[in-house]
Amino acid sequence: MLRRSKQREAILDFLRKTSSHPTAYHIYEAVRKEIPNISLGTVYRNLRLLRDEAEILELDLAGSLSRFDGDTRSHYHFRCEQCGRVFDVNEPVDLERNERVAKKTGFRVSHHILEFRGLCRDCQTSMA
Amino acid sequence: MLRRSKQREAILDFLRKTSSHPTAYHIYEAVRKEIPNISLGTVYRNLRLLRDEAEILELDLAGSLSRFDGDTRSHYHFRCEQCGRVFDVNEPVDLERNERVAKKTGFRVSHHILEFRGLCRDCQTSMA
DNA sequence: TTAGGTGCAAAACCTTTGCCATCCC
DNA sequence: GGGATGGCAAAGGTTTTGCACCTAA
Repeated sequence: MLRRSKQREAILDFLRKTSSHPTAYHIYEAVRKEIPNISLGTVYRNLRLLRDEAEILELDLAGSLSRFDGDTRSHYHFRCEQCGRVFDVNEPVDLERNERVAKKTGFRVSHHILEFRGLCRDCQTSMA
Repeated sequence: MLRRSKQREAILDFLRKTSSHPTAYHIYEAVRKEIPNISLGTVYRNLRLLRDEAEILELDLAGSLSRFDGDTRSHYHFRCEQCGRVFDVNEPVDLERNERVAKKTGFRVSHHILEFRGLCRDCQTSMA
């Protein structure tokens, strides 16, 4: 049912060739050099398709909208992919990791964000 | 210069009392029970203020817009908070961690997302 | 032939902003 | 008084969608 289209192929090609983690708009601009009248809507549609087919990765898949927390201490989170709820996770925060990555990359690392994804208890039972 | 206002206090109160990691709109709905004519714009303004004062945490602060990656193998990222660029990080992916959290929480953990934040090399030098 | 894909434009969503009235200090 | 705030509504930026027209299988 998934047909080939030069638009989708151009998008996938570009993503496979670059390591720049582009936004949808970046991709649109790049692919437009090859297919000048491609539309941004098509880019979005195909990105979604490719992501669903696991051909590409969407970073920060996040519910996209921001969430806020009254607890400012550094801690990790779990996000249920079914219901979207966010829970705190009591894993120790590994600060050495920042050091290690800083040393390896030359970047200055101020902190890191760790989020677990999956199904919360409620959603596991309601799917059973 | 930061004055008190019942709107801001109601927002902070609510965030301190809940552990539900609400969205801006959730907060708006909750606070509206107390201050019926508060506006969504005010909620956003105060969330930003409180975040800047480090009174609350904004999760997934993310560049908000999605980024895509042609490499679907599990790997970690570094995001520069100055220029917004995203880089791959060659840290080993710790799969046992998913196990550990699953056991502890009862959630089904399919994967985790780890993102380092800070300044890339270019931005460090250009700020010096 | 025909389900899937495209372009275009409008809509939907979330967030920010301008303006003016109001409130604290 | 005067700067900080708030309410309202309009604007901004990103993503999705409806629709009529194509196109690959």
